[in-house]
Amino acid sequence: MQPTNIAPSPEGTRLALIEAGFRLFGQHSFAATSTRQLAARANANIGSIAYHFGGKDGLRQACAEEVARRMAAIPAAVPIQTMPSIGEARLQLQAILRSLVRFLFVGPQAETMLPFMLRELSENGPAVEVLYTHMVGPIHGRLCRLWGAATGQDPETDAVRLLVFSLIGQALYFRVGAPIVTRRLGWPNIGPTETAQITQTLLGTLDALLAAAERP
Amino acid sequence: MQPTNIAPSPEGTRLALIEAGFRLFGQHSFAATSTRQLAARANANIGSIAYHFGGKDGLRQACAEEVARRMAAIPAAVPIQTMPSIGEARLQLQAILRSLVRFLFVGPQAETMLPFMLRELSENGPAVEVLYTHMVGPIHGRLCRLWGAATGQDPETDAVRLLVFSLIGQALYFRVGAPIVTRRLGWPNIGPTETAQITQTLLGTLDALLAAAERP
DNA sequence: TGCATGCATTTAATCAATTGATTAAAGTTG
DNA sequence: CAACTTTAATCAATTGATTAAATGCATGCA
Repeated sequence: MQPTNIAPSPEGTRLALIEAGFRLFGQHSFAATSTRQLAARANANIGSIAYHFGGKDGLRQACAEEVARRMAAIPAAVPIQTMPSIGEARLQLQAILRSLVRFLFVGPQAETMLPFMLRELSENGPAVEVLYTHMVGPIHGRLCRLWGAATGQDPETDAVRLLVFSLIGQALYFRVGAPIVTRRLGWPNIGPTETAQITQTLLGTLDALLAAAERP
Repeated sequence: MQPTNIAPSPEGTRLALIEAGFRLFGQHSFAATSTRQLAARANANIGSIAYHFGGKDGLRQACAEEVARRMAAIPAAVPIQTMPSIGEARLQLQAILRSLVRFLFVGPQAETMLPFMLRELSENGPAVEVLYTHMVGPIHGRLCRLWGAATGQDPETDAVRLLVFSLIGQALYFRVGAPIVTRRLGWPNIGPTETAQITQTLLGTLDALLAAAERP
């Protein structure tokens, strides 16, 4: 699936409605959000939703497409190297893990877009397709190749793919299970300090797994 | 919080409605489920919901309490040992991880109760409290103590707690992200074979982390 | 046993409120 | 003027809740 045709970034009422969708769909759920709530938060009229998107479902779809648009603009902060050495591969694995945590916990998109995507995931909504092709797929594939380069294992193995998933999964869990984790650790919220601790934990696991892969 | 007073296990219409709540609240969402859908699936009348639970919110609450009831009946399949040796601690860590995966992917409760709980988690619903006090809290605490016994580290450390969370998180991720994982690996679904593979991956990570903790 | 009593539960009908969608008119901009 | 956009009013449909009546069912008494 291509990054869809190059649609212009939305403006004005259209954009405001999409951002209202991010927040409200993510915070509550698609079904629990009324068109009136959406219009109110976007300072728009109820009819605008039908005019711009054809209806509530259309707005949801537009939100998904906007996610794709913005994710395409993050072309993996880490530059791609075709034939990295073992050491370079390890460094890149670490760098990607760092940027994943950053994406999950820092910045404005983490505030609205991410809850929206997670909600879509749990409802098997139309954004799942986008999430997979633009984010999970590429990142996972690249991590598998890097893992192969760092350990000499075949990247196309179920074992490697599962291992990489469990690596990503740890990071995602801290995001999804944030209310539980913060409570257990007595954290007030997940700020820079806490993010750093999470990053350290994940990098530690990566190191341990790499060490274990070295001496079988 | 105590396991609430010893309420009798629900029967008949009451039980049918609760099970309809598990399935429908979990599959769609609380807001997206109508009382008529609930009554239909339970082969009951709409009014029964108000009669037994006072309303839709009451049914949700009753579902949460039923989760607590059933989880209390699973008093950690693994027997508690007060002073396990290093080797015993490792074995118990493995055993608990296994039983966690089993709980997540096998059995009837995994089919209905678990989606309900995950949904409640993402909506910060009333079942989160139950989920924490009866499941996450005890399991996490025990894993931390076992980790301490197996490695000599202080179980009350943020580092250990985060590490244990990342261990649990891997397992939970495979459950939450199942639609994505199965797609990437070309799995038709998550059956016994796939569950075994997931278990192996998690146990491998545990071994690697334990090995890393041994030689700092 | 036969029957009446009393309580618990279920049923069908109705309620006001809210939902998403539609429409024609008014506004805005180039 | 002509297009694009926004507005306010109205629509039928669905929502959760409520009500009074009907049903089931065990118990007590003759």
